[in-house]
Amino acid sequence: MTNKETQKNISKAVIRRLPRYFRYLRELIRLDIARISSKDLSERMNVTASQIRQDLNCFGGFGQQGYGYNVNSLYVEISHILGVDRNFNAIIIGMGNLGRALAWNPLFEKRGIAIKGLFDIDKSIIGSKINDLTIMSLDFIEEFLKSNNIDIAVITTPKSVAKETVEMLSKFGIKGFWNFSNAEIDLPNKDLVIENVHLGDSLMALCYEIAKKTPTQSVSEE
Amino acid sequence: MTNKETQKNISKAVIRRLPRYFRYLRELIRLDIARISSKDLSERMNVTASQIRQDLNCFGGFGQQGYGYNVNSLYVEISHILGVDRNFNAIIIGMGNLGRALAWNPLFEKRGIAIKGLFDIDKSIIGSKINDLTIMSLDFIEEFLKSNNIDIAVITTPKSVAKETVEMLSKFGIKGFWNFSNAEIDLPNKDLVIENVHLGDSLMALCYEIAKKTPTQSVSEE
DNA sequence: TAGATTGTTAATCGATTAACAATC
DNA sequence: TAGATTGTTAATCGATTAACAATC
Repeated sequence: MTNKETQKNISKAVIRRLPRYFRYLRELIRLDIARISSKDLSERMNVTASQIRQDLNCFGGFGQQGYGYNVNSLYVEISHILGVDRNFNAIIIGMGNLGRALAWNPLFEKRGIAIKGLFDIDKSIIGSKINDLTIMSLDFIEEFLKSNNIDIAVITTPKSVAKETVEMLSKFGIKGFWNFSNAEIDLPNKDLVIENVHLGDSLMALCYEIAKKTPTQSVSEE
Repeated sequence: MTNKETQKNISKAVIRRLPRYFRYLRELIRLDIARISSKDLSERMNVTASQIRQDLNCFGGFGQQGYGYNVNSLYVEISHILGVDRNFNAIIIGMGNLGRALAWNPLFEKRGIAIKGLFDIDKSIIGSKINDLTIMSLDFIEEFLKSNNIDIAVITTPKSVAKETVEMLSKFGIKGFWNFSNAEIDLPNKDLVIENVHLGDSLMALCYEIAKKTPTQSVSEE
């Protein structure tokens, strides 16, 4: 009954909502809730039931009329759609503060992603260990990638070298990039995918909202 | 000519684009470009000229027919809209790896935000210094907030305590939250604003795209 | 069977793009 | 003035919501 392989034109908006479904389903499992209707879920998630049904139906008829959705099997389906069951492998390029923080972050493991290598160009930190992994010189990246099947490169380099780093890694076969550098990177070819985090933009969106709430009296207490 | 204070119903989509305009304008300034048309900018940014004109016009008539936009004054306007000229103050709650990485991050300074305090509950790190600031005990937060005018709290606590932390801080008058904990926090009142980062969702959106490109053959090389 | 709830079509709403008159 | 380009209205496109027949 599922047409998960038929997913033609799933809109960006739907995809952005999937991880949230994933998180709520995980929570329902934790709460030992075996079954849920779109209405019940919609109240928990603060969206419309209609949207939930529409979203899920992009990928297949996961529900059952008169019953709702089986929480566990829906979780499995969405995990599959999101690739959580794929055991993707990742490397981190740029072991500054952010790179190090990500290396420790349980996020990857929780999403079924294994961090397989850490790279930098700074000789003073190459060789040191983070969480069982040794920071390697970027000079060895080509060699490393020949013997390791890496799906995702986390880009935590300075902005100035982010573009060339992505180009280099894509030449060595990496297809997925999680970009924390503030650079706008246009991808050299269409097989590649990049997810830009742009923390600065997020922070500014927050500042906009705060500024809007507290009209103009400039708060400079220097 | 500007009606910046008349900004009634600016859509979320427009607001999300503002930081990107901000970044491009900064770049134009760096390149010593004094004036730009919506068409030229649209080509650089890969959006339509129409969208640029629509977006900017939400906030005021910043351009001039036959001429285009003055880069510098447009930058000043957008900076103002985004509150970059407000000198907001921030604190970071939770000095784990991510909290520490953010404390070092030049992001805040670049957006005109000063980090004024770092807090944790772990006695083993309280008192240690990061980037000129001493990590303080969360027990002293109320006192601290009485004598410091803080606009933004960066939430890098564990998920389990994020909600109560936000509630506590909002009682002490903090209005803006930049939330890195994976928790979904519904705000206790309407004056507050929260910006959720959800790194895990971003990572999964990337995984979805990668999974979609490399059909199902499960890559488990354990 | 009757009740519940989905899957799905149709209606509405909002956002993007196109077009062009206004104007520098 | 003529050319360029905005501000803004109208047209299009896409996404969300409502409604309901299908069905468990």
